[in-house]
Amino acid sequence: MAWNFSKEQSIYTQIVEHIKISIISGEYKLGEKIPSVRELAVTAAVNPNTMQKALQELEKMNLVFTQRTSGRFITEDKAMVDKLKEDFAKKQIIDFYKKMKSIGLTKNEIINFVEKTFGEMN
Amino acid sequence: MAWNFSKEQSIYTQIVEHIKISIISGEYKLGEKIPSVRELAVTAAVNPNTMQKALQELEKMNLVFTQRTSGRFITEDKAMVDKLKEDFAKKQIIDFYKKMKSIGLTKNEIINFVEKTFGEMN
DNA sequence: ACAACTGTATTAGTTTCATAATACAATTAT
DNA sequence: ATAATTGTATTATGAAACTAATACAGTTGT
Repeated sequence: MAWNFSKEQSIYTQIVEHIKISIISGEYKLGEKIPSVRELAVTAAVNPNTMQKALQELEKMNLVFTQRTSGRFITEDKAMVDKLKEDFAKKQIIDFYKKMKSIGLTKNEIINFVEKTFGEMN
Repeated sequence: MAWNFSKEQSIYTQIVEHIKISIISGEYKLGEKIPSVRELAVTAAVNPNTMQKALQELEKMNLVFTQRTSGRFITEDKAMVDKLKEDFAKKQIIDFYKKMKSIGLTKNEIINFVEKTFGEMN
């Protein structure tokens, strides 16, 4: 995986998003133990404190949980992850649609654009 | 127009985006004079310096130009704005597609999802 | 028992963003 | 002429994000 951070957003926010996607996509399995704060910090090439902040954020969302001195684990709540995936997908579509509308495109124009562009994709 | 800033990004970046969209959508017409820094700052409820920074950013992109003490104007280059619109739309589709793929959806799943969700939209 | 590894906490320094309060030069409006 | 309006520049202050360097308590592995 590539930890490519843009400067548009704070790094810890991008880390949260990155890990969230790893969970949704199934790259991280339910209940799986994730690497330690220090290890993840090295992988992502950020400060341990920054990684720590991201992980605590994910914890607030109940996407990961901690066993004090044994490590961190992905949630075991499958229904929750499924819902997260559904919500994520829906949000992407809605955001996409809104942005296309914001530059003055009609629904039909958007659909045409999508059909044309999707053809060239894998 | 609503200047709704999220805390996810820096304000001046969001202002740049906001005005850029206003240009692309035609809300701001080619060659049109835009309000002064101070005026825009009041409208957006930000500091004049922040607005200034955003406008200078737009100037670097050649989307607006300055006449020293007379004010700022939208570019008169129609081809450029047209291209900007095309690029913007394409970017939205590509970004959307990438994100949907990132959570493990196949092309067909994405298409189905789009068809289903687009039906409920205006 | 002891070394290595967990998450967590603390203190400090830097950078970026945003605000605030002015000031200046040049044009426009009256 | 002069008052108001342009963009621009400067200096200061505060908050947030990030990095850095440690330290500590508890568990796990040997």
